[in-house]
Amino acid sequence: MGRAPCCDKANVKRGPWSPEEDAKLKEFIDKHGTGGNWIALPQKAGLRRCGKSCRLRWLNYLRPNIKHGEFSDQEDKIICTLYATIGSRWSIIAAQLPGRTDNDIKNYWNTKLKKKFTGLPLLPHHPSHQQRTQQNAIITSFTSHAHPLLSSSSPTPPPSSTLSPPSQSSLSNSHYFASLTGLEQSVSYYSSSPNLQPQESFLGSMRQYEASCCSSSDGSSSSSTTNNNNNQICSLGKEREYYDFSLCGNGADDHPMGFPRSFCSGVVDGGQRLVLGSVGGWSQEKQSCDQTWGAENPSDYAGLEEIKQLISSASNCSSNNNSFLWYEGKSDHDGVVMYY
DNA sequence: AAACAGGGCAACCGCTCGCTA
DNA sequence: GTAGCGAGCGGTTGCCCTGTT
Repeated sequence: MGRAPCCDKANVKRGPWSPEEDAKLKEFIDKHGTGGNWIALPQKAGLRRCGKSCRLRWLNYLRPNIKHGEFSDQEDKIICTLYATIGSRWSIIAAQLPGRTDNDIKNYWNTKLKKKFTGLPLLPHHPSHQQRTQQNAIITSFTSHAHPLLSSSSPTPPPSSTLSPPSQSSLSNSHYFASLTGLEQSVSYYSSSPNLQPQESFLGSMRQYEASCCSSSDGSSSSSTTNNNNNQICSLGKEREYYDFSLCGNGADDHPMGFPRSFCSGVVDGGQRLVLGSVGGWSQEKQSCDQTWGAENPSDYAGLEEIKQLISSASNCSSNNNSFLWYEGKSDHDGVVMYY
């Protein structure tokens, strides 16, 4: 037996909203609010519309402070970063972009950004000095604001989640990391967490170019190696290895997209790794070799608040002159800057 | 000028989640 | 514990506009 419909579909109007309907809905909500009941609202407002339709119209179009039109570069970055990190969680992404709706962002991604990042030409084999300088500018700008979780004065502990984010105390052992690829390189980011789902639609073609590294679930140590294609493989891990960052190099195995700039940053501690990718575009690959997460709730997303904070720090970096936050070591190999 | 193709976007559909009785 | 309900979300559809042939 199916579920009862939320409204009488035969008696509700569908399709585009007329200015009169818009006015009615806006006027009603201005006067009475939504009343917490969208199903009943259209009747009260004198609209022959489904409650869900009213809700959508209000949220996506009539609500005050809705921003329409061009997305800024900053917004692009945030969208890309979050998409790479959490996937198509448009409502979460929208929450980081005041005035933008999830539907707007979803449409923008599907029509513009996805193409933008899948249609890039190959990039030069080696970055020039100037390009290297640009990379460093990117990494500095994106990370120049200390992650609040890492600050000893951080006033609020991370929220709980089913994925057991690190406790405040445990974060004292966290590592903040950031990696920037060479201009000729791309970043592949492998997630063993079901919460960070592979983006099937995004850059699916690049999978063949991804290095075949596999995180260990048993607490492998950090490492940095070079594979036989001279690609830099950066593997970061502690007790549980969730991500590897493989920097695909040049030559026959070059990734066709050749991201102009790729950057990732995040927090690593014993049980969690929160990752941000920036600007250039990413791919994600769910690993089949790690069973650790298999039994955990796939619908949960770990560390949303952390992501928000990361984004917040990234967005505010222009007004903050802090240098790159503390790090325990640094290496610079072949155009790769690795803080760990 | 007409036909066609493709892109952009608003709106719909169906599902999950969370609350409540 | 569970069934019913509404809210919210993400994927998809379909219409309209614009550019091309």
